[in-house]
Amino acid sequence: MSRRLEKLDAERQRRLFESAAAEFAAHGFDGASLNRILEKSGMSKSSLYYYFDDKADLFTTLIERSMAVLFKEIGGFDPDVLTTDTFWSTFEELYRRAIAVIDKNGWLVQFGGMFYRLRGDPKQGSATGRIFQAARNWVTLIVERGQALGVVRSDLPQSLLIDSTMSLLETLDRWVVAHWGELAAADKDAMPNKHIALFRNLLSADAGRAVSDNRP
Amino acid sequence: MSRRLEKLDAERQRRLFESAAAEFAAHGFDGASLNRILEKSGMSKSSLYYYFDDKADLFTTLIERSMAVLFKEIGGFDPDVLTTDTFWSTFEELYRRAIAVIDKNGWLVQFGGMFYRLRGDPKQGSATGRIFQAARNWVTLIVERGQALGVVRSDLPQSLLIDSTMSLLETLDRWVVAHWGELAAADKDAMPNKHIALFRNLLSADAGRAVSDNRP
Amino acid sequence: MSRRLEKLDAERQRRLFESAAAEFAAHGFDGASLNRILEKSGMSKSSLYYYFDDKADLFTTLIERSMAVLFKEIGGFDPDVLTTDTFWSTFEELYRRAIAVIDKNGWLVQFGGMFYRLRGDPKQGSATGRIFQAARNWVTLIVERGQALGVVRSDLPQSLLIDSTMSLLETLDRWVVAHWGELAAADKDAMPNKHIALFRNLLSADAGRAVSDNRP
Amino acid sequence: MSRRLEKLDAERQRRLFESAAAEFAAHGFDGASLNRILEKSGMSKSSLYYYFDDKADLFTTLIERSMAVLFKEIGGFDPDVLTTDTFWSTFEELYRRAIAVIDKNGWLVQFGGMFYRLRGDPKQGSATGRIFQAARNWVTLIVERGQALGVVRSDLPQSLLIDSTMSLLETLDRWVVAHWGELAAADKDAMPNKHIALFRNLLSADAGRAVSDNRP
DNA sequence: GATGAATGAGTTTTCATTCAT
DNA sequence: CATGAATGAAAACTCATTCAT
Repeated sequence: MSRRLEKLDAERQRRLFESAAAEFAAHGFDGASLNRILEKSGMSKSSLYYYFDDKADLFTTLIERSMAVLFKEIGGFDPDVLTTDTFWSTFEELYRRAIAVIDKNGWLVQFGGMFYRLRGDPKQGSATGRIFQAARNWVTLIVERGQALGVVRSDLPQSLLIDSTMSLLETLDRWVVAHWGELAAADKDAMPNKHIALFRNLLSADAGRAVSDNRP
Repeated sequence: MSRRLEKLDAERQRRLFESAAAEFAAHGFDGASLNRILEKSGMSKSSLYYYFDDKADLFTTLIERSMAVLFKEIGGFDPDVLTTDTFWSTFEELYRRAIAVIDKNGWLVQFGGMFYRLRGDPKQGSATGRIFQAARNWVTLIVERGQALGVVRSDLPQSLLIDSTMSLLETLDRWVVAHWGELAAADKDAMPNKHIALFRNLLSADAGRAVSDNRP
Repeated sequence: MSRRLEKLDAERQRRLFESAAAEFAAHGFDGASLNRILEKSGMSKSSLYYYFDDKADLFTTLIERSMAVLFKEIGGFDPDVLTTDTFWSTFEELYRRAIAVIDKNGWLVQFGGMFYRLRGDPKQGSATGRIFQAARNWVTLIVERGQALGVVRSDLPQSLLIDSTMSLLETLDRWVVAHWGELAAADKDAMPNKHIALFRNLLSADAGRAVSDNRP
Repeated sequence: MSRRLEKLDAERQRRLFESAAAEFAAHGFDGASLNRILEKSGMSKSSLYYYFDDKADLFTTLIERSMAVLFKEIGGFDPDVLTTDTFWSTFEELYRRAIAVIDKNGWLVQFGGMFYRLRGDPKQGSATGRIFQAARNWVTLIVERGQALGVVRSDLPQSLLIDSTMSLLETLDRWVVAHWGELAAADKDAMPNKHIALFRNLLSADAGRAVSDNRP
């Protein structure tokens, strides 16, 4: 029943989402305390249950909202239009836009913190688990497209490639969030190229060949 | 005070550590329940508090024990003895030994699961946080040695290199644990070379140069 | 104030009463959840409080409506017109008609389920308690008339006779509801005679005498 | 884990069971509030959960204790030893003993109040449901024995006989509990004979014949 | 040395009811 | 007429920790 939410006063929505995002990012889904979220946001416990079905509903709504904002601002894209020439540069451009968005919408930085913790959710088929899976599927599509184009290596198990990709994604996200304040404008400009290059180091077909060449 | 612990019957120690490792790996430090650990291990709650200060003490002791076993079995090594020629091959050899150790000591598999969750611990200066920091410091030493030798790239912030390294470490660990059963003997043999190659793709000085060459 | 209720759209009334009857029958008065009732009926919470004072008001209105329907369909009767000859056969006929009514008005089946749970209500003078008392008073009138006519035994405390009667009433009601589907037409035809005979076994003056005869 | 319970101080046990029995008898299983029970008994919530698994465990333990006391004091009996001559008089004797027991152990009077509410439990296979079923099975055995001996009627569905029996059992129990204070010694003496006679009125083979004779 | 017993503060969720619009 | 929105109190249950013995 997240329809009700749309009628909630914008300011109170902001306060709630802010507290919730901070709490989820800090303690993960299971560890997060509704009480703490409510205390910070000033909302009453029963009001929260008026707008959300349960803890999981609050969390997934939060994630979905964040993703919706991200996608709208950055602009989604279709893996099928990627070509050998545009493959890496497309992601560089997306990265550039993502940075711009986060730079404006402060609270979105929490998104990563909330999101990546989902990996370990033991409850099969849980709402939180499904979100992570959806993102993983998306990365899978991209990796497969890259392999079809011959720009992504095929000499390693696909699951390993995908796990490594998501993991690097998380690392860079965390690193950027943690060091944002210390970065000069020039650093920020150079980041998309440098960071996408890391994915290329890891995933490109050349990387695979280089390795076997080095084999004694 | 872990002095008392040494007088605890070996079998009861094993039972306790086994349950605790499973619980911590499954639910993380905060999410783990002492009650469940005690139920599985058959130890009494007050005994636990006789041997350990609190939940955190149990956890850190567990981690330290695991690391001690790992180091003893694998054989620690001194970063300073690494040379340009031996740098990567040394880790390949260490990797090979680590696999052998884990293959024998089943419960050590849980180690990674417990360990990596510590990254996000918000409590500054907490016991659990310090453990992660210690491991991070160790990786730092290695990266710095690599840079001094010219085999590890210096074109990226050191903290980013280290975070990426630890992240890839975690990913590979998880992947191996998750897919261990499906792997043929030949796969396992090839793993050290292939996986260390991934670190090389990410970290080697060549990787840094290859990237800038590609710049338009 | 049930005045307002009369202006409520008939279809919405039906929907509300149906959900409410099911909920009360399933969980009793205390256990019933207004939220569930409203969810099923589609009515808004504040509308309910516009038409009813509170939970108890909804319940008692529901009971009274049901009783009104039952009485209108079955035809009330005056205990004073009963004679020695017509006493038992009158109830047999009423029973027959009651079955016919319930056979048509499906939801009335819930009536018993709601009603009998009231016995145990601890709150003295509560609205729900008064309903049960009213029904009890009615049974009292009948038993007293039977005793005046000499067809109902007088060798036991009146309260015991009445409690037993109401209890048998409930048991038969529940049994019929539970086994209705399995009964052949012939079974249903024979039921009024057989079931009223059970009351006769319990209450008739002969029963009282038979017992004392058996006394050693 | 009701073993721990045995080591609980007798006085605290008594206080707990007394509050719990009163609460369950007054509000039924679902309606009963652990908080109220704890408040009355002075026990802490966590202590209760130290001695019992959950609410249901407390309840079933309470029922089982009560039944154990009743059976020990009254003396169980084997339906198979009943004969045509001893059938009814046996129950008269049991009834007499039951009254004596309850007369001494005040709190046992709550037993019926707790027990009979179980009938309506909708949760199939629940702990509380199973208790009621067990008692019902016991009554079934007795009815079947009576039918085999020819002293219990066979002209009605067995389920109806059993339901009526249990219902009459409940009614008498409640009546006795409610009126105990008002009864003279002579009344109490006469009760077993009179009350068992009611079962006889309802269940005896003669009752069945008398009815069909009366058919017009 | 070792433990059984006790607890306060915490968890998520549901309740019937009210009030401003 | 009608309802969306808000709430305090209560529900069952679990937590890590302590203390007397």
